[in-house]
Amino acid sequence: MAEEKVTIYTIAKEAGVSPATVSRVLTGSASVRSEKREKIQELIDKYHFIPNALAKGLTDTTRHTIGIIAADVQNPYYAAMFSGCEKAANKRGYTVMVFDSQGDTKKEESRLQILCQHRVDAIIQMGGSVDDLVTNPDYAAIVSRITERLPVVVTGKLDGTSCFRISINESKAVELLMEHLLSLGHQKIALVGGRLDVTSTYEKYQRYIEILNKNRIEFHPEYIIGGGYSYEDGYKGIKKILSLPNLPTAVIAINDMAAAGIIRGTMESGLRIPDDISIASYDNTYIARCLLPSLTSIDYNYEKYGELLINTAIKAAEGKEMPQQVQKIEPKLIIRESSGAVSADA
Amino acid sequence: MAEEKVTIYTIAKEAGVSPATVSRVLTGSASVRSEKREKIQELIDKYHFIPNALAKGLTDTTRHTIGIIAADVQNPYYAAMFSGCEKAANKRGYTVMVFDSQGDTKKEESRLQILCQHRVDAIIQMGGSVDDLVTNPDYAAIVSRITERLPVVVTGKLDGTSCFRISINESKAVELLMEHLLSLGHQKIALVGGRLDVTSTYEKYQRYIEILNKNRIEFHPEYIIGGGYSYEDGYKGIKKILSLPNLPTAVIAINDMAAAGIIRGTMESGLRIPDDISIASYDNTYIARCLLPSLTSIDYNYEKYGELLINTAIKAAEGKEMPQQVQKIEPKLIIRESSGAVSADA
DNA sequence: GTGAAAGCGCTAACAA
DNA sequence: TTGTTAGCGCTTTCAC
Repeated sequence: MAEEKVTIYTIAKEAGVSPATVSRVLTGSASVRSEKREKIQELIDKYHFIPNALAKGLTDTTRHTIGIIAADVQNPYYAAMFSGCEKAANKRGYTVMVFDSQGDTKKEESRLQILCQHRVDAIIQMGGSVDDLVTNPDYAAIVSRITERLPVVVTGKLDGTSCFRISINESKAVELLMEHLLSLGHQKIALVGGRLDVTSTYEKYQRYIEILNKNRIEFHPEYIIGGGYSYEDGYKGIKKILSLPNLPTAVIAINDMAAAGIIRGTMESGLRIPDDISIASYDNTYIARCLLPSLTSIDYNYEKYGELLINTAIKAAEGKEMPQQVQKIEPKLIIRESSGAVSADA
Repeated sequence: MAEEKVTIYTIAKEAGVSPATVSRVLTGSASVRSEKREKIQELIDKYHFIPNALAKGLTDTTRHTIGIIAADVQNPYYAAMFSGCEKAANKRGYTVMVFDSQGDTKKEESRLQILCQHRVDAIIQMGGSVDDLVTNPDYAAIVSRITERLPVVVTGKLDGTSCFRISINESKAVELLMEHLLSLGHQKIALVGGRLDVTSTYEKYQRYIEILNKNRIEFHPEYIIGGGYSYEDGYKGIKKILSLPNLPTAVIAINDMAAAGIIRGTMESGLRIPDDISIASYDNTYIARCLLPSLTSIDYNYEKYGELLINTAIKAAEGKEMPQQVQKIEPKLIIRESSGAVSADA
């Protein structure tokens, strides 16, 4: 399994040059006489020499590595975001190191620690503690300490820290969905799923009420069913809705997964989508396309989102031009089958 | 942004001990008088000292890091597998480094290179070139060279290399699905999606034909519709099937995504599932649960799969006991709504 | 139990 | 263009 270790010294010796010269052809940092260069390259190939990134990172000031902490890689939302990050990073000659925190603050802390130990150039945190409406002060303190050394970019917020924040324009997302439904004649619009201690959900609820007010539409508190973000939460939520004496004509799900549960619950009750009731949701993960009826949903352009996260992290790390502290992703409405005009008899 | 760097020397000096002693409390490698230990710990906390993993990795023989190359992190199949790997690795005190190859062999090669540069203890490759029925000799050559230095574990195969192989017992998976459908009275069973140059798909086709033969059921070549692994592939495939004069009573999709497309195509034609036609698929990703009707599918226990991958990698890396070269994951049938007894008039 | 010193493999001045 | 020489920050013998 182990052939003797070959280092730049091995190569240097055999090529009759100094290790520095080998290093120079490796990094391309300075010009080397072509005969020597070729000779060295030849030996590198011969020995299948692979330079040690650790040793390199020890001397280099920059590792060209961005650390990422994702709340849940299995969630298509984060998976899409991460994918966008990786592509963008590679494009700029950076490598990403990802960790899954499973939405556990303790794990986030330990991942943060590991990333720092690895001396990444910047850290991006997608979801988890940064989603909290009320920032956990202990976590903020830990992150604050880190921001003294390297830039931290988050998808939510972390009050009291100097993180860079890139989040979705939630108000706009709600507007797009509400405008769409209102234009289809819906007035009785329910909200299913989500927790109020999550910033993005809180903002959605707020904006929903504002829009109702603006349009002089009566607010029915019973049309708001919280819960979580899963298929089951959607399913349970719609069951509650459907037991109401005065049914809404449209339902907005907190995400596509919940919408899937809502579709099932609706179908089970014999109602047709969108004829009897319209469904729409946020996130536009690929689930939205797969469902039957396919789902009207709000898209965020994950590719661009990832790119913005990475570019912000790199800019801040390289320190040439400081990126804006707060940036927003503009959502886009994708209309599919699940939403339609309110029926005459509704 | 930059406070002066604090290293073990900073700590050692202030504690009035040698750097070696600081290192000892850091690693717990040897005992240190408790007064000194406490004093050192105090300073570590005071300065928020974070040891440099690169420097550490330079001296240590083992980094306790496993590299992973995934063909597509956005695919719930790989996402679930990766998630299982990470959990298992953490449990054993290891860290994982993931890269997405986007199914591109060139990218796989470069990721392999990066992982080697980082001196990971082992590499796990999930999908991509290792899925090829006919191994790409160039890629095999590259991997062979790597296996001389560190263990490589793959989810498929790589002929001519000494990789550890952990794959799904595809024959068994086909058997489970076929037995299920046969027991429901189905004789006319179609296959939709997948490419024959992919080992797992090839094996599925083979076993399908064997089972038909064994049960003396006529083989209809027109019941096999290849293509790919996407929603669209499923949709197009079922359209072809439904244009046949003699319709099958059941369809097996190559995966859940394709099955989603199949469900749509079937519904569009006015056929009912499972009353008129049964649908089943492989992989049991969470899509299977979300669909309407929910999907009968083959599950692999991704948690265990990930664990086996990691444990094999670690065992091989630590070299204490060599793991088996080839290991299989046993599939399990999950029966849901999409499959039912063949109707009387079919 | 603890310190001195020698690396680990590479890069980056500084000379030449 | 090239070699020499210090490190980078940590671990690990080997003495004491």
